[in-house]
Amino acid sequence: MKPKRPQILEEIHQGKPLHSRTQEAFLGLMRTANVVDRKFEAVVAPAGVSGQQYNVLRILRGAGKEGLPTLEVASRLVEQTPGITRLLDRLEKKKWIRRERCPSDRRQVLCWITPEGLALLARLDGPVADFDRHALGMLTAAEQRELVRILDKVRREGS
Amino acid sequence: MKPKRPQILEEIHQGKPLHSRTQEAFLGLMRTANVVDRKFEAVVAPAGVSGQQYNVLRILRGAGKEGLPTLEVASRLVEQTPGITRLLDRLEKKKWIRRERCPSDRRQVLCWITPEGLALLARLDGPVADFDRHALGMLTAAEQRELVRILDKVRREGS
DNA sequence: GTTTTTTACTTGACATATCATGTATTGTCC
DNA sequence: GGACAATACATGATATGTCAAGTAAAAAAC
Repeated sequence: MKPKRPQILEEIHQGKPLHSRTQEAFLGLMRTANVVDRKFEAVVAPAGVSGQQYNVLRILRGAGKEGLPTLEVASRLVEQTPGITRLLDRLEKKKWIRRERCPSDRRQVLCWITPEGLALLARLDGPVADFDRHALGMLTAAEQRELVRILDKVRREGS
Repeated sequence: MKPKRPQILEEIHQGKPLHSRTQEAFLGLMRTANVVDRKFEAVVAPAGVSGQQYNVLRILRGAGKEGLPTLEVASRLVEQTPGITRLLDRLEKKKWIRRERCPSDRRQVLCWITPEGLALLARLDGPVADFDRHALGMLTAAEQRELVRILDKVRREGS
């Protein structure tokens, strides 16, 4: 059986062979995440939000009436960002969230989603659910489990 | 056997269960790529380049004396970017690449890596090779193959 | 052979990300 | 309880990314 030429090489128009399977996996991981992320952005963009902004709104919807302090929002984001303050600034300017200094600990700033923010999320719930089903829906249940397991291992044992 | 609480939920401090395994896979993919990418950036940052810039230089080193037209460089990048022109502008300003209008097709602009660019890459070859070995080195050979296969399938059959 | 289309970028305007540093508040240790 | 460290952000400077138009050259159509 002859060794198969890696698919990723076709995609990045490269002739030279890869150095190793770990490199192939690394490139595949980056490219796949990039491709899938762009699709997600395309789903939420019509509503006028970026993927990050959408995620923040989801987090605040999940938090409910209690709200969440700024850095707690940041820590719940899938993609970590040091620019959380300005991300929230922009969401506040668009009236999708509101903020208030916490009375019990005046260092903190609590954030809540507004009714306008909730309405925006509601409009996107359908499309996002569709995206969830389709983005990785071509994988069998076993493949999905295996992918999750391997990715977990990468993050858990990452040196 | 009781169902295991997904690792990703711990990582993003979330109490609520996920809607589906596809969503878990989606979140895991995004987060893993983000984590691994940050590590890679940390490896090349000491040399004064971003991950994208490093990749462009690698591509041009691979191209050799012939050089490559701008959009061909863009198409070989793992993460696609519309901002290729300015990315190259910055590399040119730092003398790591040089550019010249193609005589046979004056629409194109050919790019080459400079000796300074090659020297920079040479300094990073060791650290990057180490990174390649360690970033996904915790996976067994079988897991690496399986990961590559599944990721390929996601990109290939992405609706 | 001239109009039309396509290709290969380039440019300007703007959004977003990143880093270092600054400030207010709280917690901790004698 | 007063100095000092740690926490929770905010801000300015700068780099980078993204989108919409624009331009010039080549290719295709007529």
